[in-house]
Order: sequence, then C-alpha cells, then structure tokens
Amino acid sequence: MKPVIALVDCNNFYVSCERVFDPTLLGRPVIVLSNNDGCVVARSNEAKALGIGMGVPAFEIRPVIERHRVQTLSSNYTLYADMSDRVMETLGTMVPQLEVYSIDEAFLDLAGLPCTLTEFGRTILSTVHRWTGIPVTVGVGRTKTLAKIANRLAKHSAKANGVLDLTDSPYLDKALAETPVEKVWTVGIKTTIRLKRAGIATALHLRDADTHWVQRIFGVVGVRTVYELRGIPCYPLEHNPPLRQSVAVSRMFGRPVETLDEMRQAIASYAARAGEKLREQGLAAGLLTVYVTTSRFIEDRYFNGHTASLAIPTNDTVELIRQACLCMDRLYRKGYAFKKCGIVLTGLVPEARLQMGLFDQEDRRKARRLMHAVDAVNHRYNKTLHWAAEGLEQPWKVLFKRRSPRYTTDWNQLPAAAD
DNA sequence: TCTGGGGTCCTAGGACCC
DNA sequence: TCTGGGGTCCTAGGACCC
Repeated sequence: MKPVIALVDCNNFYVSCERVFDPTLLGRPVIVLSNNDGCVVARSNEAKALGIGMGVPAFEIRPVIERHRVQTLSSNYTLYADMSDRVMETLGTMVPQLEVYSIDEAFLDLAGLPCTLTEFGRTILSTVHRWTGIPVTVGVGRTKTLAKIANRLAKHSAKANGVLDLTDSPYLDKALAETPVEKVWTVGIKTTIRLKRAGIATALHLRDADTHWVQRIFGVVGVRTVYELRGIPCYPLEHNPPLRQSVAVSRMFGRPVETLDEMRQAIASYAARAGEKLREQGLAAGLLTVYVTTSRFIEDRYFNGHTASLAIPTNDTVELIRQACLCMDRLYRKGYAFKKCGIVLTGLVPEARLQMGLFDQEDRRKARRLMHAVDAVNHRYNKTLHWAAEGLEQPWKVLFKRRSPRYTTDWNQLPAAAD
C-alpha cells in the first residue's frame, strides 16, 4: 500500500486561539508578540496583508500598528498549549495514527482510507473547527515534504478552500513549479542562497536536480529532501516519539541585570522550571549547562556557558538550583549588563531506569517525595510555592503588557458567557 | 631514509524547524 | 529606550583505543 500522509496545520494558530475567546478580534488585523513583547510571532491574515513580517521587532512596526489599529497581544502560552491539546485529541479520534509535529501541526497516516482524500480532508477541517473553534488547513501527499507543499498551496488557493490532495495529482508538477525553493521543508536561508546561485529556484528544479551534486553540496539532508520531492519517503511517520534529548529554559530579562545576586535568582527560577519539566515527562538529567549573554546587538558582547556533570542523573530541583548557581558564579563578570541567561539539561534518562550510585550520600527517596508534594501543591493552587533562591521581587522578570486571560486553565479566568 | 590505520565516541558549531 | 524560546539533526575534528 502506497503511503499517504496528511499535514493538518492550524491557521495563524496563536491568533486563532485568541479569537476563540474574543470574537471582537475576528476580521481585524491581530498580532501576537513574543516574550517581553519583543517581536511578532503570529499574525492574522489581515495583519499579513499589511506587510507585517514574521519575527519583526515590535518597535519597528509601531507606526503601522497605530495607523491600522492592529490589535496587539502578548503571548499566552498556557492557553495555546491547552488549545493545541484539544486540536490533537480531536484529530486522534479521526485517524488511527498521527504524529504531533509541533504545537500547531500534526502528520496523519491516511493510507487505505475508504473515502476520497479530499472528502476526508473536509471532514477533518469541519470537525476540528466545530469541536475547538480553531480553523485548520489540510495538505495531502506521498511524503511529509509533499504534504507540507500541499498544505501551503491549500492556504493560498481560493479554489482549494483549505484542502489540497497532491497524491497522484496531474497538477503535482505545476504545484512544485509554483513553490519557491525556500518554501520547501529543510531548505533554509543559507541553502536557498546556494541553490539559487546554482539556478535552482523552485521545488520542481530541486526535485529534478542531480542527487550526487546535491549530496556533495548539501549532504544527506539535501538528498533526503530531493527523494521526498520525488515521492520517496525518507521521513516516516513517528508513531512512538523518541525520548526527548534536551530540556531548556531561558528568558530575556525585562531590564538589563548587572548584579550576581539577580543573575542567581534568575537562573534559580529557570532551573526550578526545568526541574518541573523533567518531572512532568518522567526524566532525569545527567548534564546541566548554564549560559549568560549581554545584548546580541552591542559591540562588546559577552557570551559564555559552562556545563556541570551531575554524578547521578537527577530531577531534584534543590540539586538543579545548587548546580546552576555554581555555574553562574563562574560565568558572571562584573561590569556587564546582561540581557539573558538560560539553562539546558541533557544526558536525559527515564527516571524509572535510574541507576543508584555506590557512594551516594543523598536520600533520594525523600527528595523525590518532596518534589512530588511541591508539584502537587503547585498544580492544585496555581504555582503558589516558590524556591527561596528565586527571589521575591524578581525585578528582572519579563513583562506581559497585554496578555489575555488563561481562559481554559484557571478557574478564576474562565470567560463569562453573558454579563 | 624519517613516525599506521581504522573505528568509535564526544563535542562544538552550524543549519534548520515551529 | 525597544530584537523570542524550545527543539532536532548533521558534520568535522579531536581524543582515544586497539
């Protein structure tokens, strides 16, 4: 049986989430900003039509925002994550196999479907919209790369109306010819420049390129993409997602930080969050990396990192904070205005398979019970418990000037049906 | 007059994704 | 004044081993 893969992609996902709970945003230009209200991470179609680009710093487009009354929101990741779960659960009821690829995308296995693919695509579109309020687009192809291309065209074409099937399609070559090479999955900015220099400007050109040449210039990733464009799958659907390789927490500061005290507070609070993430996923970390940086946009940039190896992999916040602060002590330099720091945990192993250390002095069972209790309280009472090392004031913290309520995950912030 | 060769593991950096 | 955050995979080069 030939493979059939659908890519279901939520339209302008963060904006769509906001619109579900605030219908006054419908039909108007809306953007969502990144942490610290720094740059644009989501745009409604109306905002895209105004020429607002993805990733653009907010301060650069202030005139456009004011002139066109663009509705500007801070990001509300708690809401988006919850809405994403609802969309993925809905899709899970419709197909036997799916791979959640990102917060707003999933690949579906549609091989051997009893009805036509376009028909089924329409059912997906209407069901997800009815159950969650989120509009989606469906692209179908023989490979993930082709499904991506179908999805992109489905979004742009009025005729497709949100669903496009390119499996055995007489229009496949035309679709590839209409796809600029930089829109092909895995082709980024660097590769685009080199491909265009070689006269390869569309997905069709790339499909018909010489694989030996592609191998030499772009390595195996390039070759896989060429095969995928030819309908030969190199990226199968992942049914059992492999174990996570790393867990990271980092934030820009709300204002520059110059003291070691505040840097330690910040890294302690990120370490605490990283510990929560580990425990949520049943993992423990063997390596802990801390890094610090001043602004990327100044001459005398200071960037440095340090990795500590943990004798026994752990997800104990007390230990993570202690190690993170030790790293911070080594990295901190007086006289710099730091803009950001972060923690990355690697060497991840399943908590259940932890080996005991022969000379281990810690009472790990006790620590585990403590973490479990803290997590339970924080889950029940909305993050009320904090670690002293995180500091009380946290003046370095980022600001969210226009964050919408946590409509779906906090009893106190539920939307009212009527006034 | 003259320094092997191949395999594996680890790490840092690059490129890309959403 | 103001420029996000969290991931993955690949590659090259060095260390190390036999």
